[in-house]
Amino acid sequence: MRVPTTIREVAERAGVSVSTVSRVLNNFPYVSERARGRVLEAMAVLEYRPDVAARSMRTGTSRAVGFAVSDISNPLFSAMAKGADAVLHPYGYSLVLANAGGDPGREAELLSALRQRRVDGLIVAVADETQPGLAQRLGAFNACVLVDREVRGVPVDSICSDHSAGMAQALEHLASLGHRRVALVAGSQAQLGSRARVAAFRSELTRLGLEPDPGLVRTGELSAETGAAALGELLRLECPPTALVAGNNQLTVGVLGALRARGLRVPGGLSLVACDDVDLTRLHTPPIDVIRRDPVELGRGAAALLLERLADPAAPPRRLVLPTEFERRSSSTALVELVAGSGAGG
Amino acid sequence: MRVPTTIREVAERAGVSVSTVSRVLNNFPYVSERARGRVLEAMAVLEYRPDVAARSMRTGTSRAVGFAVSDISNPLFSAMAKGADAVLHPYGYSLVLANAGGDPGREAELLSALRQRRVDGLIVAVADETQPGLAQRLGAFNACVLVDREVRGVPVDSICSDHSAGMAQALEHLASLGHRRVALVAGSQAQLGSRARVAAFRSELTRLGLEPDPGLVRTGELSAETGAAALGELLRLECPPTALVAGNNQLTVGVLGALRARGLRVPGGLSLVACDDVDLTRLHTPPIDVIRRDPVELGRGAAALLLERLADPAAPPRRLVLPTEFERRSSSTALVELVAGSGAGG
DNA sequence: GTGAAAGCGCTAACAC
DNA sequence: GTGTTAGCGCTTTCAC
Repeated sequence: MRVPTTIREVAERAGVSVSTVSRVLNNFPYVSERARGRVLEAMAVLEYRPDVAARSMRTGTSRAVGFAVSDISNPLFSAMAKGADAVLHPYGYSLVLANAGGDPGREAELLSALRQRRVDGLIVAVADETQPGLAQRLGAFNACVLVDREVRGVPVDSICSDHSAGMAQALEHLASLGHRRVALVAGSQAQLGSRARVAAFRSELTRLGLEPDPGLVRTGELSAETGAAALGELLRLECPPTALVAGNNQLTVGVLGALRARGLRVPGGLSLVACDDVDLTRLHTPPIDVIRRDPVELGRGAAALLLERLADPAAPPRRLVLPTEFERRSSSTALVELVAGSGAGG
Repeated sequence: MRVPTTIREVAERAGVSVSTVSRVLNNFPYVSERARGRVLEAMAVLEYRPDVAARSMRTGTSRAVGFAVSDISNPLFSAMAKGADAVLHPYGYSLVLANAGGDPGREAELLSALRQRRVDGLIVAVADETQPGLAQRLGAFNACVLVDREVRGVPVDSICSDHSAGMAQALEHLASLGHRRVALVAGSQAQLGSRARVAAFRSELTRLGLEPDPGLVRTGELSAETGAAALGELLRLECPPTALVAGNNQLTVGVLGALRARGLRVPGGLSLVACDDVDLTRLHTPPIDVIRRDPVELGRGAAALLLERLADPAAPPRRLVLPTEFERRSSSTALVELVAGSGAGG
């Protein structure tokens, strides 16, 4: 039990050479049924499992895939990990976690460590797409899939969400309720996901004939603190927004906390749309309107791209785009007409 | 870049033998400062990183730790992963994910795969403590730490929460509000965590002089469905409970969903205490009373135990117990006196 | 203080 | 069809 069985022991027990065992192991043709039978039996009896390290050293392959994100406890990333694992495990691949904590320096170190482990591939949501040397660092992997990120100068596969579709639906909804001053809190502009949301927000407002006010778009780290701070700033504005789109689940947490701290409620004090659906948004009172996507599917797709890349290293880079959609619930409401008030003043 | 540097190349560049390089690499004494300097320089220039597979084959150690749970997307487990990784990474260990999906068969297979990978240790929350052969399977690892689980017949380290402390405070609170019929929904009794909550619930009720009604304790899979179903059954009881303790975050999700579906609210329709604090419980309207613990700390502790075990394989098994505490919020309320109502009937 | 050489478990030529 | 053998990159005796 303690001592793992080796291929040599299997060979001896089966009365064949190690190469024959290896051939059976790797499903090579040209092995007699008789030999194959004896080998399989010996493997079963000895509960033989080939040593991954030895195999890895010989073949240069490890059947391991790096999974590098800023925070595995973020429900988006943990759901992705689950999806990726579900796809990769049947092929014998294991996920090796790399939690960078949003620090590009630490991320670089983690990627280096993953390479040292000779992982066969990498699924990664880089912290900062503009880090110098990043393209080279990613290119050093046999296979690499970016999730909701974009890095120039390196031909890697990627998967992302069509943020514009859901954002368009959300803003149409808010506009139809009479909202003219809509704000957005989003994450770092060094990440495609956040950038796409900001871009979609701006272009869609324009399309709707609503002049986007630069002061109503706040960006920062993807954290509850950023969300809370942004809400505070927005409410202190001379002409505050009547609706807000929170561009990430952590930002939503911060916004909701800050609203509560001010005794404000949704949608009375402010109409709110969150990005990414979680238990919190679904079970909130009232339930919060969301721009949804399937995070598990994002992980599955990333894994699928990775498998294809491993199967055909020479294929041109692919980009998968998964849908987002707006789901109306009860956190946005028709704007109370203020015209009466201003009329009284005139 | 493509081709990883080998120890041989470093040796050649430094003008020494591979053994000297290896000695420098492993911080052996008896290396001249001159040689050490030349080696370190060569390593820096070549960006040398020792090959993990080769090292693993030679030493039998992989600097990898298996992390096996039923669902990495469960916030408890993902927070644990984060904590464990934070402790292990500085020591050069990587976490290898194993997502068993709550299926003992799949779990057994995953553990076998981890062993094949020669992971140095295992952090695991087994799905079913009563699985035959489990003790042997766990014992096959050099180091193994159980989290909120207990397996007889194998001397492994473990870390768990003191569920009784938080439960006692919660029930005292409910009793002080006048609740006499308190229910519990908990998870599988084949897991220490759930079992401890049930046991604490029963003994504490008894201590408070409240006869525990067996019909008010429901157990099942740790899922939202279980929570929802249990709530339905409890409300259909001839004499339904006035308060409920939900023994896990998924169960809480199910309970809240089912309450909403029935048009019931907390604490009006039912007083509620949740186990494990998440965004949902904190930001719910009203905020939900919880029995809290620090899930990141649970992961950190597990990792610390693992490191100690790796450092001293012969040490006696240790058991760490982390605190839980009740935090009162607004989801439980004084029981409306029904005496008046029954009096009217008399 | 340093080098030569064996070998960890496996795969892949290459011979038969 | 099957066996023999040479390493993959590293650590670790054992000489010197």
